[in-house]
Amino acid sequence: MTVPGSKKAIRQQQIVAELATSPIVRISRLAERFGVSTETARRDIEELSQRGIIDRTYGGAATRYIGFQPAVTERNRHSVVERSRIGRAAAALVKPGDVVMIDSGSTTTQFARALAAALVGPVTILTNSLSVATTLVDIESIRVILCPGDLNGRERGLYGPDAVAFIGRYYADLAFIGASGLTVDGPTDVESRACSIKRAMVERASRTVLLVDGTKFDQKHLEVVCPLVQLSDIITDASPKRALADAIRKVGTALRVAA
Amino acid sequence: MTVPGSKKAIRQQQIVAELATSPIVRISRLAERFGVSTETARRDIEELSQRGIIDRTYGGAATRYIGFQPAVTERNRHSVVERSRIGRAAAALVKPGDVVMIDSGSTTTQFARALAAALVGPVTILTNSLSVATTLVDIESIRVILCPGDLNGRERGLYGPDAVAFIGRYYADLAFIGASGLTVDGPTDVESRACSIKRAMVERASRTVLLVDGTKFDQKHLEVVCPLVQLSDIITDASPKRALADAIRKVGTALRVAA
DNA sequence: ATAGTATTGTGGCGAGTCAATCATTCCAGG
DNA sequence: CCTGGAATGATTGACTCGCCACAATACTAT
Repeated sequence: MTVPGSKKAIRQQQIVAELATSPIVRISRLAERFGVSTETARRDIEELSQRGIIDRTYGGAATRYIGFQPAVTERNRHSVVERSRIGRAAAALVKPGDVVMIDSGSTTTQFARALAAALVGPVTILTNSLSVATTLVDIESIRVILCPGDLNGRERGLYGPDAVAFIGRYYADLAFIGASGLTVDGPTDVESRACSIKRAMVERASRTVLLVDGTKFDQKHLEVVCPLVQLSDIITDASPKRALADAIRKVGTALRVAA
Repeated sequence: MTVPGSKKAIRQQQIVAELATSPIVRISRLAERFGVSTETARRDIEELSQRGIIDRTYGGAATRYIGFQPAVTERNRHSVVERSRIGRAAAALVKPGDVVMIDSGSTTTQFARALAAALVGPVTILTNSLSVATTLVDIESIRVILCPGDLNGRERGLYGPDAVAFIGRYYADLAFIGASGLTVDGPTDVESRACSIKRAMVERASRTVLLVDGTKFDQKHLEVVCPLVQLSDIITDASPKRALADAIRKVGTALRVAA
């Protein structure tokens, strides 16, 4: 076991501190600097990376990537292009002066990037997503308000009753939410706590826009977020199958397939 | 010269895109994926790094380092070592099971890094700092609760009445706060909204620890956060001058100079 | 003090990387 | 069609890294 204050612990903390200044460190240099064998330095690096504090590179380590990396599967990575199309189309809906709620998730983060690039003018963003917040915070004309709550590592999102209650105190022109699935019954999600947030946003926004890529169609998950009729718009990158398309049209939700 | 749209340009753009998803890439993998020789991949990497778009590593490249505080002056960078010492000393005060409040700022962010590396065991963190939150969120045993509020870009912190009220609903064993100055009257800060947060933390914690480096001694700023007597500990990297040291001793605050 | 565990060092081998050089291919302008 | 520069590939030798097994040392708890 690692004892706090041991030589090993101090070395590892120094490595972390080092990475606060320079983006990458090399095992060979560290070994020199600490006067230990490269093997020891390697073991330190290995351990820290295992604990998720730093990122391993060949021959060293790098500062942990800050942004969204919610289980970047091959499929996810592949659909980055599609997602950015969805994001651009969604950003076009935002007008100067709007108050906008944004859900957490990789699709909504892409939307935030598009929004940042779109320079829409003064808008207020209320979100439970750290990725969204950090993406937009540096834009001069955008005010970012963040929910309180428990921070979930994988999703980089804030959840829990505090977050829900907080959202309930606001009112928005637009809400942009994501989902893990979209069925004729409405958007679905695996995460119960995430559903509560989405529901709260839907409730407090006069217009709700669902952002989903085509791979989510007809995917049923644990919980239905809300009935289709509560969605004002659905922005996606592919045409859904007949049954789903019919259901969407029937409730009067606008379906937009981003080219 | 590189012609836009050439194979080379496309490859390089893909490398950049790749780095937007995963923190590091390896030359060997890139060569495989693009079906080019490792030499070509190396040349691409080399060129991009020369242009300052990515960071070179041994065997590949990493996402370019984005400093957590835009105004990284030379003096600031210089004192990273000192700050990491302060951070390490502060981390030693945290015991398993503690509820810990952490202020926003560069010194407290360093503290968070030290805490991440320290393996203290299960603790709950309540903070108004995005940097602190993202630093600690990936540590298994740490629960991170984030304040609500307005997000300030420069400081990466959450401020405003919502944040203050939120903190007021909690109770903590320890509060770690930073300051822009430390005088005989107490810690001072330039930012009024930041002061409110610090005050709220001091109020709700049974033990308050001030983290300041020696450059802050006797610096008077807009607002005094609280009287010295409300601080349980001060952790710093240099001995303060007589007058300040006397004042600290007189009110019974423990002064620790981190070696 | 002693046993037991954690930590670190050493040496070797296979594999990966780097830098430099030279040959080859691609492509636009004459 | 030809030509010259850019881009790419191939090869080579020196160097570096990763990984493994084992030995030596440091530390902890009884």
